[in-house]
Amino acid sequence: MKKGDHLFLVDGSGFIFRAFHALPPLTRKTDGLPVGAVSGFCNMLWKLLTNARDTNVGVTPTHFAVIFDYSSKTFRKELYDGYKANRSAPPEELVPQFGLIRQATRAFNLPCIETDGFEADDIIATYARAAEAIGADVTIISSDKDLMQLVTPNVHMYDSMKDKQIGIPDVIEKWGVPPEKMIDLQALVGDSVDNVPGIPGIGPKTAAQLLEEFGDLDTLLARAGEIKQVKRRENIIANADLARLSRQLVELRTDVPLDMPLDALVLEKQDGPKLVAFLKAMEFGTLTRRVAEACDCDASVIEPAEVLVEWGATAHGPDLDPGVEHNQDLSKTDATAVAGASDIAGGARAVDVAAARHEAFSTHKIDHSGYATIRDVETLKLWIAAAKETGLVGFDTETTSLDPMQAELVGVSLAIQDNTQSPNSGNVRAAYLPLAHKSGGNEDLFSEGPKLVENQVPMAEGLALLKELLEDPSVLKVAQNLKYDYLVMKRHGITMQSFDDTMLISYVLEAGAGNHGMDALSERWLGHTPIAYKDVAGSGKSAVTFDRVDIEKATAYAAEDADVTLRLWLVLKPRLAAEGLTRVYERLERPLVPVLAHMEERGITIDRQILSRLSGELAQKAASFEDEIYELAGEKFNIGSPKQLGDILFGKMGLPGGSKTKTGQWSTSAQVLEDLAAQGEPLPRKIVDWRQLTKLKSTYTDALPTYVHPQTKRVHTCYSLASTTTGRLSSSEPNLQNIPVRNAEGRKIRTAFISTPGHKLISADYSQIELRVLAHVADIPQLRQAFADGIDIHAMTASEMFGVPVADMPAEVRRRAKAINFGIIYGISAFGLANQLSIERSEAGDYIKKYFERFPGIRDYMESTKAFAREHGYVETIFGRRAHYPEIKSSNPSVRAFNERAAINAPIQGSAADIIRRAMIQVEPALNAAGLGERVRMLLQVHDELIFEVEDEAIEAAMPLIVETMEQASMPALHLRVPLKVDARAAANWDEAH
DNA sequence: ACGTACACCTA
DNA sequence: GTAGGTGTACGTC
Repeated sequence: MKKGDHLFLVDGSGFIFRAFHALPPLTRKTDGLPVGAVSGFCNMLWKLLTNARDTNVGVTPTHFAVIFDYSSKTFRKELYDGYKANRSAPPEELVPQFGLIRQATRAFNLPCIETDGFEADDIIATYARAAEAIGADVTIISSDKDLMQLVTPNVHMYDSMKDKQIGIPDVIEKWGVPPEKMIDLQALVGDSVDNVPGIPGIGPKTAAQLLEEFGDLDTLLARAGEIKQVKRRENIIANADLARLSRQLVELRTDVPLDMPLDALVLEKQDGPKLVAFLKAMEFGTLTRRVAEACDCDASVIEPAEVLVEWGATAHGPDLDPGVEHNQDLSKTDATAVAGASDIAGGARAVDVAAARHEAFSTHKIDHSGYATIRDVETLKLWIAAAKETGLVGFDTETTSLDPMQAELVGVSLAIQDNTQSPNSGNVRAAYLPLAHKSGGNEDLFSEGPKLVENQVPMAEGLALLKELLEDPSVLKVAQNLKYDYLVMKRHGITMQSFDDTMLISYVLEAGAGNHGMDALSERWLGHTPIAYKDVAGSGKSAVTFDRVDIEKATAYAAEDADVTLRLWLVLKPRLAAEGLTRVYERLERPLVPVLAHMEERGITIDRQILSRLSGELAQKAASFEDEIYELAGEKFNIGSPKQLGDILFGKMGLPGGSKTKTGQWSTSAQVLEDLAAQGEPLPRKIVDWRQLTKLKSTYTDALPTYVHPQTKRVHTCYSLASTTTGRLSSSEPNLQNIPVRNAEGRKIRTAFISTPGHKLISADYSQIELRVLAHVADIPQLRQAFADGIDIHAMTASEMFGVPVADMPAEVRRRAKAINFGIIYGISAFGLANQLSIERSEAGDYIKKYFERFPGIRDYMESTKAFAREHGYVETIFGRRAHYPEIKSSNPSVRAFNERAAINAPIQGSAADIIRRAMIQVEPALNAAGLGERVRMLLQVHDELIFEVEDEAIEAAMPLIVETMEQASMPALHLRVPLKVDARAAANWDEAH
């Protein structure tokens, strides 16, 4: 070896452990032999040998060696008995790979070096210093901090996983001290993994600060009395010996007797056939091909090498585990299941699996230090191949926004179950693929702005590879709140196929019993608290978007999300079958994800001019009310403050008839104000009117335009599938399910919801769907008959109760009957009905009594529903969806009564929700079948109403098809005892269409 | 900056 | 009496 030569030293043992975590689990196809680390090792060697110049190493090696640990009985063990005592046995899949990697090294024609009594690090140190002394350069292929003490201007390290060279500045950046002080730093800090004691309570930051101040460890220990902080001073003085011992442990020896002199490490020519034979034996298809091509030999005529596999003393093949087979069957069924597949297993077995999974996963500790960062295309391909092999992958996206219509993709994470062990072992491997992390750049006029961080897979290439995975119907993608990721990926050109959503699974299992966010599910089922988003991206003023998060931090957070999601799936999915809820999930939940995603993506046009004109009008009217109100009150005050208003009305003005809210404040509700107005008081009426105007202005005319998307110019609401107890959807940002309709002033807002030119809006709504459901479930003859005959249902009720003929029903009588009908659906109480109708509670009680006499089936239904809820803790819709009421047995009578009313309402409201869900799922295929798919677009859902945007020429064909689909939506699953009726209308805006 | 109470919009 | 979401005020940190 001479000056100018370049020696590469690979830390073989370190690589094995690192690769094990950083790379996806990989097994040899023919026998399930775990070979993930071997594969990573071979790929890395091949890259360094053929193409080092194009990596961040930047030079070509002249000398090369791979160094291994020989045994654990090193001089350090003699020095300190506890050394590495914390090390547990290596994972089972790793055991055979130690031998294989040594064989791989020989196949690459590289020296394989190990010396009894010394660790790989000491051998590396000895070679590095020897080579440096001659004037050669050295690159140590490792990212282990224990080796950082060796870094000099001539000795670099190289992290092959991150393709990152580590030099003096990198060490300083990471640890706060230059390489030559690393020994002292480690001596102070210690190492829990190797059981190097260090000084307790001293971490890297403190150690760096102390070394900065005192120069080195000896000076520090000698002058420890000068340390200002009392605790720290005493601590260091008391533990000075521990620090000295630690230094001996961490300082690498550079005097190891070398079996092979430096010159023997000269890089030899590759033996093509020998290497190909080994790679073939490992069944590394891609690398075999690549090597064969480079060495110009024909792989097909080369026999696979004889490879020695040492499983270790207690190891056995994965197929010996009796639990494996049927559980793998289970996930395989799911993995290959396309939408609509049947139950995964029969009751008893699913129950057992569910219990076993929960047991395993709630005790399995999640360790996020082992997550990988995918830095290059090759590694990404390995992960994708592993996902395809397993057929199951946890998936999560990281983006710049919570709004999926605005979000830009920053990275994705993948989690793969380790199928080399039992599926119930709780073993999952996860990685984060950063795609668009940025650094630097205050985005002002003068700086260049943010730059893409280096060592990321280019976005286009990453998306192309992910597309293969996400659109592959044979790989089940598991996400939490899938609709979000589905939309983000769709906006990046990928339409996901084959998926499950852990949030929806949880919702089907436990609607009403806790929320279904990932953090809550993780706590509940895995006993694990995931990293909080705000700990990664900050919060409030100091919050940054995810693309500005440091990639290492991002990896821990993002990979954990995919990991937790996959674990949750493994725990929750079998519970669906165990509880008999698979059909609810597969028919009513999962298929709605793409339907809603498409609706959100389409959005709806609003006419900003109309809203701004309305806003101006409202502002003027409100202002004139304000003048009058101040006049009447005799002073200016904040009309919007119920507290101030209450003081004015009931304090200053001393008006009678005030009531208090539950917090003891004066109530200023519309009801109270109306009562005061009825007594001839002029002020309350004006308050009510003012409130109406300002409500319309602030909530609608002012707020809606702020939701117009900058690119699409439309408003994209977000539907939540899992936030109600009953199965209804909810809408937010903006909520388009509460746009005013009940009075003329408010209805004007609906005129601002318009169709695009050449199109109309069709509004199709179910008529009386909840009463029809009630007639079906409670099987009430009069109700069924009335619906069958198309009779006015409230008039019929009034007629039955009050003996008035339907023909000339007085409006007031019908109004009362209508209120009773609604009351029934809401789990009627005399108190509530009395409030609604402004009558005495006793009178309301009489009505209810009368109603039950006329419709005894309703009372029976209510009683049996309550009994069912008390017994099971939940109630069911006609399609088997469950709504849970854990407090139904509360000893607090009002809590109990509330839960009873909710439990009575839930099957009715929930069944109606199920029906419209079915309609939404069926309508797109129906339109497609009629050739209308491109011309009709479903935009909104408002509980019993669907809004479509339709080409003018398609309206005639589309309208009856939509009506038919909605009216038949329960079929063929369920034949209702009453017909469903849908009214539909087309117009240029929502007000006229409704 | 964040959480709660109140009031009010929808089905 | 059921099921939701949002804006304002006002409290806490």
